[in-house]
Amino acid sequence: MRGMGNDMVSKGRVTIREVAERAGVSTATASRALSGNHPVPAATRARVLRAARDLDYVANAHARALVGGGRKMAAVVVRQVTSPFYAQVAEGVEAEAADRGWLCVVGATGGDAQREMEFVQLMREEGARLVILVGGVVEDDAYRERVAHYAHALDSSGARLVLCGRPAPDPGIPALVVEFDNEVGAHAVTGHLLSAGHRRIVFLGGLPGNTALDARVAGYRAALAEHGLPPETAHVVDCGLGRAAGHRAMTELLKQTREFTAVFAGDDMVAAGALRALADAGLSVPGDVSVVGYNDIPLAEDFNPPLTTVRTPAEELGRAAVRIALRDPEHAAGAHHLLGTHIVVRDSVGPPPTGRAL
Amino acid sequence: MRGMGNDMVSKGRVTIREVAERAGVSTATASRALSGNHPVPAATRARVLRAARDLDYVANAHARALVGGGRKMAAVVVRQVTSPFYAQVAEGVEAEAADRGWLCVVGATGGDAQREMEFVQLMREEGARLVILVGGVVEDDAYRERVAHYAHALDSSGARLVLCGRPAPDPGIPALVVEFDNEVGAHAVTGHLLSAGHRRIVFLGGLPGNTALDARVAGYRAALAEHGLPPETAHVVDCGLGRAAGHRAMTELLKQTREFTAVFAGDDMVAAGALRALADAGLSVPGDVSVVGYNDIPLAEDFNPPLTTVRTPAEELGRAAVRIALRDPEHAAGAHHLLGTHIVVRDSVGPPPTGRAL
DNA sequence: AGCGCTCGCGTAAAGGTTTTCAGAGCCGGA
DNA sequence: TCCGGCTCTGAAAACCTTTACGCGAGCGCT
Repeated sequence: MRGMGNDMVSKGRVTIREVAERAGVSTATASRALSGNHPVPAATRARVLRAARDLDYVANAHARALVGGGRKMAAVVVRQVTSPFYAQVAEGVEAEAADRGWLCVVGATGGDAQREMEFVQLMREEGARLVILVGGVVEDDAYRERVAHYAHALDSSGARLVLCGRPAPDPGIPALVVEFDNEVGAHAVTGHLLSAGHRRIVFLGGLPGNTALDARVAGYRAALAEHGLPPETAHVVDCGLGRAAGHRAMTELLKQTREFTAVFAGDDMVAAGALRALADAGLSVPGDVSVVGYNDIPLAEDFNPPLTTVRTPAEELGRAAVRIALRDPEHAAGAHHLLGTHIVVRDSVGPPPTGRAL
Repeated sequence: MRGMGNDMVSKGRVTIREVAERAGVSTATASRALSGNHPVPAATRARVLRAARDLDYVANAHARALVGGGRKMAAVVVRQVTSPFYAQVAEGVEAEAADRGWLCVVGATGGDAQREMEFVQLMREEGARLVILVGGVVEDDAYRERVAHYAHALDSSGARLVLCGRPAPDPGIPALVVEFDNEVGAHAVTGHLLSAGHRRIVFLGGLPGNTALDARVAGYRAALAEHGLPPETAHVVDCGLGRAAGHRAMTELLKQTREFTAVFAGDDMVAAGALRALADAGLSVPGDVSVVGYNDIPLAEDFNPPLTTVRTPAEELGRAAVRIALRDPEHAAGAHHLLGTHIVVRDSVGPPPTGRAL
C-alpha cells in the first residue's frame, strides 16, 4: 500500500528489538552495531545495519537521551529572529551546532522577561546542554537575579550558560560572556569622523543601562576627549534601537538644532531611520551630514548612500559562543571573551560642509 | 553554598519520586497533580506543587516523550536564517508554536539537499510531529523523490509535513502545501506598472524550474497579454535570486539595452541590487526607470527610493503552516492552501519618461 | 595438554514519567 | 443493613535504548 517494500510495519515505530530480531542478534548487539559505541565484528555489524535499513529503523532520541543522561542540544534565545543582527548570530550558533551533530533550537522572547524565563525552563526540561542568551539588555536588579537563577539552575544539571552581548554576571555566577568590544569599535568609528574633520557629532540611539550601548557611548566620548574636545561637545540622544526610533529621533533633533555635521547611529537600523529622516528634510548625505552606523547588517551597503559602519561579525559571535562553551569544560566558567570588530568605509562619510565645521 | 535554600540536592536532577516522597504521595499522584491530566483534590495538589517548587523540580521531557510517544515539537527548515523573508517565516512558526507550548527547532540547509535529508532524519529521531519545509526549489525528479520519502517516513510515525512556497507533491503524497498566490501578486504589480503607463517592463530574477518564480513570471506575462501587448514584449532575465545576482544582471542588461522603462524584480533583494546598479549607471528611480520588487522585506521602505513591492505576509505564512497542519488531522492531507498578497505602493514607480513610453 | 586471556554476545537493569488497573473508603439509596 | 457507584490513590507495567556484568568459546603460550 505504501509502496515502500513488504517489510514495512503498518503501525507504530520500528524499534531496535525488531532490528535485532531480523538480524538474529540481541538488542545489545544491535545497539552496539548501530551506535558504534562498542566494537562489533564486521559481519555482524553489516547484518544489523542491513536489517535497520530494510526496516527503515529510526532510533528514538528520547530513549537514548533518557539513558544517556542529556543530549546534544543547544538553545539560542534572541529578542526576535527577524532582526538581521540576531538572525546572523542564530545562524552562527546553528552552523556550529550542526557541525558537531548538535541540534539547535531557537526561542524568541520579544524582549519579554517572562517569556525568557519560560523558555529557559523549557530548555531545562528538554535537557539542553547549552543555552545562549543573546542581545543587550538593561541591567537592573531583576535582571541580575534572573541570570543568577538561570546560571545556577543550568549549572546544577550540567548545562552551560553563555551571555552574548550582555553585561557580565556577578562574580561567582557560572556563566560565560562572549561579546564584541563595543568601546573600541565606537572609538574607531568616531575617530574616523573626527579625522574627516567633523567636530560636532551626535550619537543617536543611547539606551542608558544597556551595557552594549553604554560601551559605545563611552568609546564615542573617549575619542572626542582624545581629540581635545571638551566633554560638553558630546551629544547623546537616548532614543533606543530600531528603525522607527532612529527615524523619530532624527526628525525631532532636526527641529531643535542643525548644529552638527555628523551622526553616529548606535545601530544600522537606527541609521536607516535617520537616513530617511535626513532625506525627508532635504539634507544630503554625506554632503550636508555624514552618518555612520554599527553592526554592518547585510543591507547596509544598499542604504542610500552605502553606509560606513562597524562590522561586528555576528555569525562568528554565534559560532564562538558554542565553541568556547564546549571547549573549556570547567576552567572557563566566568570567563569573559571579547571579539574584535573593524570599521568598513563606504560612502556615507565626507568632509563637513565648509563653514560649519568647528 | 549555592544560596538557593537548604533543600537543594547537590548532585543529579530531582525526580518525581523525590517530589512524591516529600509530598507524601505516590509518583502516580504526583504526576497527576503536576501534569493536570487527571483530577486531584485541591489539598493534595497544593501539597505536591509545593514540594515541586521547594525542590526546584524540573520534569524530564525525554521520559515524558518516551511514554507519551512523541512530543510537541515543530521543525522549520529554511535555506538560510539570515534571509529576511525566511527569518520572518521562521518567526511565524516559532510564534505559533510557542503559543501552543510547542518547541520550535530550525534547520538551515544552505540549499544543500544532503543537509536537508540529514535534518529531516534527525527530526524523525527527535520525534518532531511537524516538519515545515520552506522556500522555492527547482523541481526535478530527485526533488520529487526526496519529498515523497520525507512524506511517507513522517506520515508513518504520525508526523505531518508542510511545504511552504514549494511545488505541490505528486498526488497521494501525504503533505500539505501552504503558499502565496504568486501569480496574482505578480499580475497585480505588473498591472500597477502598466497603468502608470509603462509598456516595456523587464522581469529580473527568473529561475526556470523554480515554481515560485515561474508563477510570478506567468502572472507578469498574463498581465502583459491582458493589456493587449504581444508576447514578445515580455523580457525575462533568468538571473536567479539575491542581491548580488540582481546587481550583476542589471549591470549587464544596461550594457545591452536601455529599451525599457520599468523593472519588475522577482524579489526585494534582487531589487536592492538592481537599484544600486541603476544608481551606479547614473539613472534615477523613478525618473528614468521605475522599479518594483516582491516580498516587502522590512527594509524595503528604506531603499532608495522606498520600494513599491508586493507584500507577502511571511510571518503569517509560518503561522498558517502550523495552524493548518494542526487543524485538520486527517482530512487535510494533500490540501493546497493559497494565502493572499497585496501591493504596497511607495516611491519607486512613476510615469515613464516622456518619449520613451510605447 | 592445560591454563588464562580475549572476544563476542546475551541477559537484565536502569533511566523518569504516564497510565492502566484495581483496591480502599465513603456516601446514598433501597 | 447491604450494595452500587464514585472518588482518591497506589502498585506496576510500559515506553526504548544503553551498558554493566557474566558466560562460553576459541586461541596462544608454556
